[in-house]
Amino acid sequence: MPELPEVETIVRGLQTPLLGRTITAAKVLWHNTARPSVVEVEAKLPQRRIEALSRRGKYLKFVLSGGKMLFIHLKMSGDLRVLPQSQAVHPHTRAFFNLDNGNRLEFKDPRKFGRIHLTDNPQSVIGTLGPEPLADDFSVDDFIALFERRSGRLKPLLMNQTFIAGLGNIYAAEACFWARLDPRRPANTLSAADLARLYHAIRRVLRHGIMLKGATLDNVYRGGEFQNHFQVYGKTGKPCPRCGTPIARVMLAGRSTFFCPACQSAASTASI
DNA sequence: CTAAAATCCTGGTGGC
DNA sequence: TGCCACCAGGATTTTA
Repeated sequence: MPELPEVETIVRGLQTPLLGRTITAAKVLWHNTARPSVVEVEAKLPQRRIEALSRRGKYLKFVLSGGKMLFIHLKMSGDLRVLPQSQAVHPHTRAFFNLDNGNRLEFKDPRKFGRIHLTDNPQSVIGTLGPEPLADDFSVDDFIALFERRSGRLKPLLMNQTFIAGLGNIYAAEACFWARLDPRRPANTLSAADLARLYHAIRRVLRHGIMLKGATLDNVYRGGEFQNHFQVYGKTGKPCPRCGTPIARVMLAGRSTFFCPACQSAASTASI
């Protein structure tokens, strides 16, 4: 469940230990973790220097010497840590890269959904992603324009990475709560005022998540403290923090969706 | 076009 | 206590 704030937190934490380091050896321990292939990654990574590290959507992006880029997607349960090479490799480690200072970058991923992509064409990995919701130049008008000629329900659309990048099940639900929007609403029924509220809610909840270094969940993902600030996610039956109505849970596009059936309704927002 | 289902996976949980 | 069926979760691919 690393979403944008969790990935951003990891990227920030890795800057100091990784920037300028050279990879001396690469090992992939699970066949499906590496793209285009285990052999390619193990052969082409060594001797490259990490020149830049950033985030795009939920991907980590490593710019390497020699014109290659490495993208890592943590999916459900992935995590990255820098440890001394003297430490034993953890059983859930799916890949690791030794560094020229005696440390090791370890990619742990119990559920094996995560992927690492080595490429010289970034567009092949991140070319279809929608806009960055926190970009300085991403305006409320840009956001409203995304909804032109889009159908489908609101929350699944927000989680569609080609629509907008970085939102997952948690932050999409929390943003709908703050914007007082029913996550089941057909996207083409939202007014400009609804969308403006949603734009600000998305940016606020993502920034809040980053400030708290993301969320920790289920022993599956090691994050910060944002899980203590959820308003609706995982709160089925608990009183809505705004109006006291029990929080409801429905399935939308196969995902648990939490919301307040009273104050996140078209009727309740008509008068805002 | 949209949308739902299948796929990839394992650790944790609930039922018995 | 142990066994097992079940499920969550993101993104892609397949099917309807």
